Amino acid sequence: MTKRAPSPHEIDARAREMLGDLKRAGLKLTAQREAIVRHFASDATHPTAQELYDRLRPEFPQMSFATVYNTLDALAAAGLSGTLRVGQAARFDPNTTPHHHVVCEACGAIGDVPAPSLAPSPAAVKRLGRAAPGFRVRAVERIYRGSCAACARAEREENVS
Amino acid sequence: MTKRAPSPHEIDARAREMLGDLKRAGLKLTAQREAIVRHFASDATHPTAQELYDRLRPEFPQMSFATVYNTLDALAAAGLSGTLRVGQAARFDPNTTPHHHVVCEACGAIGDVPAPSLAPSPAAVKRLGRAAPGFRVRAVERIYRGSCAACARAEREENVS
DNA sequence: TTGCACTTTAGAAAGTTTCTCATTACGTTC
DNA sequence: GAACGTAATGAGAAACTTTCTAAAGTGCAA
Repeated sequence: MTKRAPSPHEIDARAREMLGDLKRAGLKLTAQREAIVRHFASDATHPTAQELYDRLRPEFPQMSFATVYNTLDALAAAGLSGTLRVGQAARFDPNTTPHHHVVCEACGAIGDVPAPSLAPSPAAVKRLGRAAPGFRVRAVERIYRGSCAACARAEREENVS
Repeated sequence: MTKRAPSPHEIDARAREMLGDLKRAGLKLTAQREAIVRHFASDATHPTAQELYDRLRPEFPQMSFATVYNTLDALAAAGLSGTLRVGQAARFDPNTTPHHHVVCEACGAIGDVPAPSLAPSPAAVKRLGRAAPGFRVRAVERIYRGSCAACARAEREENVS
């Protein structure tokens, strides 16, 4: 949830890893892709395509919107990026470790919640067996909805007055 | 998951309930709202606004798209409808009992999975305390991703050949 | 029955995502 | 190191989803 700015070294490490994986997947390394990955790789804010595009504009004023989508699609196809839908626009997530999300319904902030695994629990499998017979579960995605620390504090103060 | 057609009696019962609640919430009963509720109240397919609009067109050829959104917003404000985001378009859900969803990643079908409660488990609260300190959880939403019975069968047969 | 406030309609507009196609350029091959 | 084939980019159009506006219509309380 906290938007701690990763050190340049961290950015480079994850970005380099992603670029290597992209190349290994048979994709070409272009300047645009490198820039997108550099901005996206360690971004924990779950940016939209628009937000990434805006951030890249100063560096690549002539870049097309389609290139942002193309690259994010390529990253997703290579398993290097996930998609999160909690509003009109899709949000992209470079975190490929198992995790869930917290969503603040007041300010819209999104955070990661590490999880040991996305596999369904035995209890969930049992319920699924009844509710959707024959369904084969691959992963369970959880969204914790509520109020982030700052908004929860604001709500408490509002209730006091 | 199965799209069992509810009997006319079931449709009327839930629709009547919804319309009564709408009126109780201080909203006016119009012919359009009645038609939308009649089509939506017992629909377990999680339709998009477009799908509802298409279904209503034969009956109300002059109805506006905005009316569908207005009515669904009104239902949501009255707590009679929920929203589900698993693709570009929002999907609407008349089921107001605690439940999660299964989503078939092959065909896109969506189903309900009844749950005793949407409150977070103690284990989840503990993890959240570490990952997002101060976050106040209101509800946990789960999406079970995988393959529905029909698509899972098709995948098995494909693997055999 | 009247009148007010809420609804509806039609279309424009805003926002998101995909597509087309001509041009560019990565990366392999020679 | 040059040439080539293929993949990627750019620009804009287009498709799709959702919201907004203004004028006309209508439910319902008084």
